[in-house]
Amino acid sequence: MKLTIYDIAEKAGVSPATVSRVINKKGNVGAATRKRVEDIIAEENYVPNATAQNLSNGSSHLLVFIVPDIENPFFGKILHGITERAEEMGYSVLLYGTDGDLDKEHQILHTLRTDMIEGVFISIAKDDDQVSIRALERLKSGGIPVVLVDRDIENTIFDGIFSDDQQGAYDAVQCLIKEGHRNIGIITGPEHSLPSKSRLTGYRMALEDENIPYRREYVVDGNFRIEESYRATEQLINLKIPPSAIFTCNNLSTLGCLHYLTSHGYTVGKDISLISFDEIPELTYGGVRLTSVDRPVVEMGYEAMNIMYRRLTENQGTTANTISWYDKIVQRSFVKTKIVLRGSEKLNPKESKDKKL
Amino acid sequence: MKLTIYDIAEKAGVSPATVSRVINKKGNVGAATRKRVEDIIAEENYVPNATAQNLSNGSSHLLVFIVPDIENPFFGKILHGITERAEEMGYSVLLYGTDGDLDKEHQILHTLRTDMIEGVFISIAKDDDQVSIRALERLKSGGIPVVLVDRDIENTIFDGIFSDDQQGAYDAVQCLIKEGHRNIGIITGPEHSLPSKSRLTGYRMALEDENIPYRREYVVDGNFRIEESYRATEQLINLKIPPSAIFTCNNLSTLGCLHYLTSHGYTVGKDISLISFDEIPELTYGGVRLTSVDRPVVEMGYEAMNIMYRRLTENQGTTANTISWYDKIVQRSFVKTKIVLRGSEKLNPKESKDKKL
DNA sequence: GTGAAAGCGCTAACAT
DNA sequence: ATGTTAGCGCTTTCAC
Repeated sequence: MKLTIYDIAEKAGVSPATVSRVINKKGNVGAATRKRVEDIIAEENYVPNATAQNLSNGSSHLLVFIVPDIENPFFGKILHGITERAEEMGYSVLLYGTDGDLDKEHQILHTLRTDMIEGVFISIAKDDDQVSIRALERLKSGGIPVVLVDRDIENTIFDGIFSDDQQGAYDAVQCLIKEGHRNIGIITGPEHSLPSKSRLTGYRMALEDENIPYRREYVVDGNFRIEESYRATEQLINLKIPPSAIFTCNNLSTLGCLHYLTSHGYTVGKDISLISFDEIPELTYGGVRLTSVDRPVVEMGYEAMNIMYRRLTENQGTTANTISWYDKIVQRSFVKTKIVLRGSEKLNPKESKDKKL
Repeated sequence: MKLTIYDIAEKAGVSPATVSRVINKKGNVGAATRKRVEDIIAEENYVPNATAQNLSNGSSHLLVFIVPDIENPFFGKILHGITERAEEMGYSVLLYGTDGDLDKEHQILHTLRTDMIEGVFISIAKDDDQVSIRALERLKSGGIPVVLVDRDIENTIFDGIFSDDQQGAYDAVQCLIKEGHRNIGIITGPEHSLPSKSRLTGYRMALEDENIPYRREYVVDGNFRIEESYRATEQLINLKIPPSAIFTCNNLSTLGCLHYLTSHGYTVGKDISLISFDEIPELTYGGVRLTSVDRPVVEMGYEAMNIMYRRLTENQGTTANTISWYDKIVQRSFVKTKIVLRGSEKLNPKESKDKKL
């Protein structure tokens, strides 16, 4: 049923070796022979068996992306970037979701079919989980490039693509301060997430630079989740002196926060100010104008694949057990953030009475 | 460097076959031997080469999902459902994005490494594209199960998971009629998308059942895209007699429509009514309360994988060239839709003056 | 320019 | 219970 290289060879009256040569455009084949073989391949609709090719030349062009939250549009964009570029370069990407669950992450990392996989992208669940880190190090030293996506690991030298979280947060909070806010709340992400930590640092720096005291009660954990950020907001609002502005550390925190605010009669940009880290385009389309820290997310995906590709190809000339790239300089890229003003950083602007929206 | 089954066999003083037996827990192995081999495997940290396994037993446990719009949260949810269930069943899924581009779809379908792939999920770009359909038929008759996801093909018998689009649309439009609307606009999806067609049919049926004339000018194409739906809305609003209510056929149409409305001073549920096919949770969190046709999207992903799994396993006992399941009954599942009322189906409700939101 | 044959790492008859 | 061996489909020296 399934055609093999032998069938083609027979029909073309040549040896399998020759067929292989024309398929891979390697080695010398007479023009006439080549044509004949190509014709047969075309008319028989023959496609070489990739598994056999992989086994024979030890490469699969398979990559994997381990992602904590498949449904989060942020990762949808990253994924878009990675797969698009990967397809261009002849690679395919396998997707695994951990749902942010460490056990699941360990499980996936452990059962990874490392022999048929050439590289790993990962947005780790926890920035200091030794089991996962150890697993990644094992991959890396086994010659499988690892590219961290968005979520960095402290004191490590893995390649990766990140964004300038601290600066983004700094800009956002500074913007709020410029608007006259002194009591600024922040809804943070998981304690063990480097992006979350950096954003908190940005918040502190901005306060510090303006000589505004850092107040512990204005910092609440939303764990990068909607439900918990709803609670966090509730907590902030119920303080003796509630903040007049809130900075939310990711898109889901923003939604949770907004949910609390709108369902309790607060109008953002009027009764309370809000700046979101990461854009939520749906809100903008829906007329909810939120000032946000924007970053080129799809491009982060592209860059992740670029880094991966360099790693994958820089080995070329070396012998199998000389892991040349391992010692080379680490490839870590950072994208810049940019604040997009839409009015939610203000408080009770006069326009809110006059204009229809 | 890389260990093989021979290395393990040697260290354990047995034959490779025995090692293979303990790895696969097949055949008889003495308890003592088994233990010895297992220990060696553990201490050497040996992992069998999956490619070689695949080549040898002709199975890879690799599935692929071909999706038109990776960034659309709808597909994010489907993907979540598929991968989660797939992981449970020991399968991995490769993701390919077509961006709705037919050429890209053909390309992907053509270069699919069918020998290392066991099944294909696809949300086709166009419901009557012969090239793609032919390719899918070839896969199916080649023994590779094909499961259509959300987007059906007319006059075909591919397996698939869909939703009750017509009924969902019918309910939505009926709801608008109940609210007193007579002039109802609809923003449709691509002409060659079965879900889009069915939703349009639902719209027509609802009008018909209430003896409201179908008026061509109230039907505009938004192509399931934001920008085009923005234009479509503009077109509706600029009619001599603009509709008092709009039904949008998917999440992106809704966003485009909403964008036009909010940026032109219309308040939904007050100045104009709107019902959306598919939920947009972000809006709800943001206080934009939109009545929508809801459906269990993640569950559609689960069900897609369930169907796939049945196909994959029902072959078990048959010989290679007896494609038994090909003739078996087709597996097509439909999920029910449910309308969620939030007020946007109304017009100028008195509450809009009194309540803060 | 082309063919023969030895692997790639594993599995599964078939022997013993 | 365990070993021998012939593939799985392709690539690639090494001859001719």
